[in-house]
Amino acid sequence: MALATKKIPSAKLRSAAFKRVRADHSAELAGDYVEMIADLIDERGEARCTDIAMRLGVANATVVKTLKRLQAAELITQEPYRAIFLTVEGWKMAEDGRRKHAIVEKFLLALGVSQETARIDSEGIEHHVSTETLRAMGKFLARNGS
Amino acid sequence: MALATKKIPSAKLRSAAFKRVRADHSAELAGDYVEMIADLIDERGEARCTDIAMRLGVANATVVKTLKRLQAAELITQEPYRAIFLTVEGWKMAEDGRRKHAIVEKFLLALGVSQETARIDSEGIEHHVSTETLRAMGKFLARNGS
DNA sequence: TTGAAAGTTTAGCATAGGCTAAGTTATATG
DNA sequence: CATATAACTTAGCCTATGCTAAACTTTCAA
Repeated sequence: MALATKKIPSAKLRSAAFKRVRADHSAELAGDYVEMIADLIDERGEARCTDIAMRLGVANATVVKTLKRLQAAELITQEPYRAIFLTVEGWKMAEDGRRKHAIVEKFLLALGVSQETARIDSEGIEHHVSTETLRAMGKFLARNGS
Repeated sequence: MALATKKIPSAKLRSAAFKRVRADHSAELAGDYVEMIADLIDERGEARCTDIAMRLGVANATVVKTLKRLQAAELITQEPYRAIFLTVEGWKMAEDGRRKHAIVEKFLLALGVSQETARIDSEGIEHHVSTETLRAMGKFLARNGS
């Protein structure tokens, strides 16, 4: 198997990217939830299950289940039949997400895509952008546009 | 409930973005697999289970299970203990993925990020980029850099 | 040609993230 | 203040994606 000799080292490098993508995905949902909870609290003083479900486009029961995980991860606090609150850690994550989101969305707009596309694509891209890329986007924004 | 009156229409718009992200995610794995199978076939004439597992950084059994789904989706063909092949549909998806991937990676490089970061981030971003954004990236590449 | 190594598959488990249906609690209003 | 409605929770189901361990094929070399 002559072919196999060079496949081990390059494969290790390659697999790192996919591992990062998988890790990003599991962090993604938590990020979306806390960001949305933060928005709801800012907009209307409290975050309720139903509002989250509506905005995410999922069933109520799905939200309940996910909130349990977020509570276990100490990102939110919650009492039965009451509104949802963010822990300090949760706020930190929400702020971080908002910052990233804003940069990516503005960047896409500066690149020339429509408002609607910027909004939709940034939602997906946000969680896969490294600090380095985010910084590069920031620099681009400083030069061009806002 | 004055607050609730304006939440339905805006929520519908918002939820569309998250629905797109969820849809992207379920298509993502299939895309990564067929792209990798295409690469392996080009590089060494055939795609084997083990090579895919190594490059993705997952266990062999995981690959086997996923390949079953890809076979059900008619993206690949496969006989027990033999190499894996792409269907016409599979090749189409692989080519499409490669094209997208190349543009996103080149774009990140042109934006000024390092080779390594471009490689890693493009892997995650690739699946969340709309046609419109891809075109904007292409235009940017035509102006600046390659 | 046979047996060990390499590769592939199966079985069985876990978690995440969806869903519907049915039950429980809060609240707003008649 | 009683009750209908809205909000929340629980139970139970499903699929996708990961894992390990064990069983089965292929292949290569002695």
